[in-house]
Amino acid sequence: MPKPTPKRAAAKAPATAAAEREPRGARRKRETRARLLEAALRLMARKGMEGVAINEITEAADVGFGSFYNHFESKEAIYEALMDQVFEDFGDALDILVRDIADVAEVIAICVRHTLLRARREPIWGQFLIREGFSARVLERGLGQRLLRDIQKGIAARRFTTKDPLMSFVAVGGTVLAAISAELQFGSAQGPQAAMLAALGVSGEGLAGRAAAAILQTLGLAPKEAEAIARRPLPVVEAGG
Amino acid sequence: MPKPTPKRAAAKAPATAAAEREPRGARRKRETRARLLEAALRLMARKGMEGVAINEITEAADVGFGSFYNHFESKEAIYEALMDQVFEDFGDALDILVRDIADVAEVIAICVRHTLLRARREPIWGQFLIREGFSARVLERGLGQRLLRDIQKGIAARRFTTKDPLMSFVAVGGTVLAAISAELQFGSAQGPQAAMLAALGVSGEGLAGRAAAAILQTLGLAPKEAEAIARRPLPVVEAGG
DNA sequence: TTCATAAATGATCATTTTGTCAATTATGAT
DNA sequence: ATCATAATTGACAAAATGATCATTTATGAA
Repeated sequence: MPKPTPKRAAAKAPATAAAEREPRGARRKRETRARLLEAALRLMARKGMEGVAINEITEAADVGFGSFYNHFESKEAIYEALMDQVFEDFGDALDILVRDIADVAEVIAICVRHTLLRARREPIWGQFLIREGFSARVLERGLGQRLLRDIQKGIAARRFTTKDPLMSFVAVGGTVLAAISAELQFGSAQGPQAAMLAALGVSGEGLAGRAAAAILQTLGLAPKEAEAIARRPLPVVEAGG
Repeated sequence: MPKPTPKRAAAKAPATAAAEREPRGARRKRETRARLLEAALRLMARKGMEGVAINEITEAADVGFGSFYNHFESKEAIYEALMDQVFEDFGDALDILVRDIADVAEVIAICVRHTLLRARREPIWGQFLIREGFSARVLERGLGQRLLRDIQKGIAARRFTTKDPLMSFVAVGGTVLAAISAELQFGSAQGPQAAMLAALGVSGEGLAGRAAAAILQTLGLAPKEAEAIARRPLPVVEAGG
C-alpha cells in the first residue's frame, strides 16, 4: 500500500487569505491530479471503467504514465475518486442551492432541472451519471438518500399525495436518468430520427422543465400547479470561490 | 470474414415430428453456443462487455478456449448476439403475450409487470437490462419503439391524458429500469438497510404491481383504475416449443 | 468398419496493459 | 547558490488478453 489516496482533494486554502497561501508545488500536484480525473471522467463516461486503459488516461491528460501511480493506486481507485467527486460534490451543490426553499415540491423541481441542465451543458458528466446512476452507492448514499428524504418530507407535509413513497422514489430517479439519456441521444440525432423527434416536440430548450413537471405530477400535484412550479426561475448558482 | 455468424439460433425443429429430427452434431453445436451466450450474459451483466475476457467466458461455459471462435468472431460479436437475444426476443415474446389485449392501458400494465417479474426471476437478465437499457439500440429499436407506439396509441384513443408523449415515454422507461434496479438491490439487502426497506413496504411480492400502477397513473389514469388494472391476473406465457 | 466432414481443443504467438523504478526535474527553505 | 525533498517521467519487465491454427475428437453417411 504505497499511498492511501487522500479521501478528498480538499483545497483548504482559506478564500480570505492572500492567493499566495498555497505553495506552488502543492498546486502543481493538485492540477495533475485534476487533469487525470477529468480525463478519466471523459473516457470512462464513454467506455466504462473497464474499457479504458491507464495509458489512455495519462495520454488524454497529457501527463507522464508514471504520474498516474503518484495519485492513484489503480484504475479502480481513480474510478472511486471519480464517483465521489461527481456524485457527492453535486449533491452538496444541490443542497446549497435549495437551502432557502421552503416548498418541497419546488426543491425537487429545482434539483431535477438543475441536474438535467448540467447534463445538457456537460454531456460527459451526464453520460457518467446515467452509466453509474443505478449503482448501489448512488442509490443508497448521496443523491438517492436526499431524494428519498425529500419525498418522505413532502408526503408528511401533505404536499404529495403519493401512497407509495418507495415507488415514487424509484419513478423520480428513473425518470431523471432516462430524461438525461433521452437528451443526450436526441442532442445528436440525425436523419429520419430527427423528424420523429420534431413531431414529439423536442426542441432546443431541452427536457428539464418538462421532466420536472412530469415528476411533480407523479408525486401527486395537479398538472397546472406542477407546470407552474416547473417554470419558476431557477436560483442562480453562486460562483464558487 | 471466416464466418458470418448466423443472425439467429432459430431451432427449426418442428415440435410435432419425432425428437430425432435434429442431428446430434447440430444439437451439440447449438448447445455450446448457448453455453457461451449464457456465460457471457452472466459475466457481462456484472462487468460490462469490456470488463470480461474471452477466456473467462469459455471457462465459465466450460468450453475450450478455441471453441469461442467457432461461434463468434470477437467479443463484440457475442455481445451483439446477446443484445439481440435479450432485447429483441423479449420484445417479441411480449408482443405475443398481449396480442389479444384490446385496452392499451392493460397492454402496458402487462408488459411492465412481465418485465419486472422476469427480472426478479432471472436477476442476471435484469442486470443486463438495466446496464444496457439506456443504449441507443434499445431506445430506438425493439422495446423502445414498442413502448412509444403504445403510448401514442393510448393518447389517440383518449385512454391516456398525457400532454407530453415523449416525456411519458421517458418516464415509463426510466421507471421500469429503476424499478428493476431497486428490486435487484433490495433483493439482497442486509443489515440496517433492511429495516428502512421494511418501513417502505418492500416485501416478498416485488415491485411489479406497484410499478405498473404508478406508471398508469403517470399516463393519466385515475389512481383507482390504475390499481385495478395493475392487479388483473397476468396472461400465462405459453410454454414455448 | 471406413471414411469424409464438422466441431472442439489447447498450445502458441503477437499485442496490449499493468505496475515498478531509477533517473530527471521542479520546488522551497537555508 | 546550494541542497534536501517532492513530484514527474518514460523505460522496462511481468502479466493478461486476443487471435490463429494444427491436431484431436465426434458425427453420420456409405
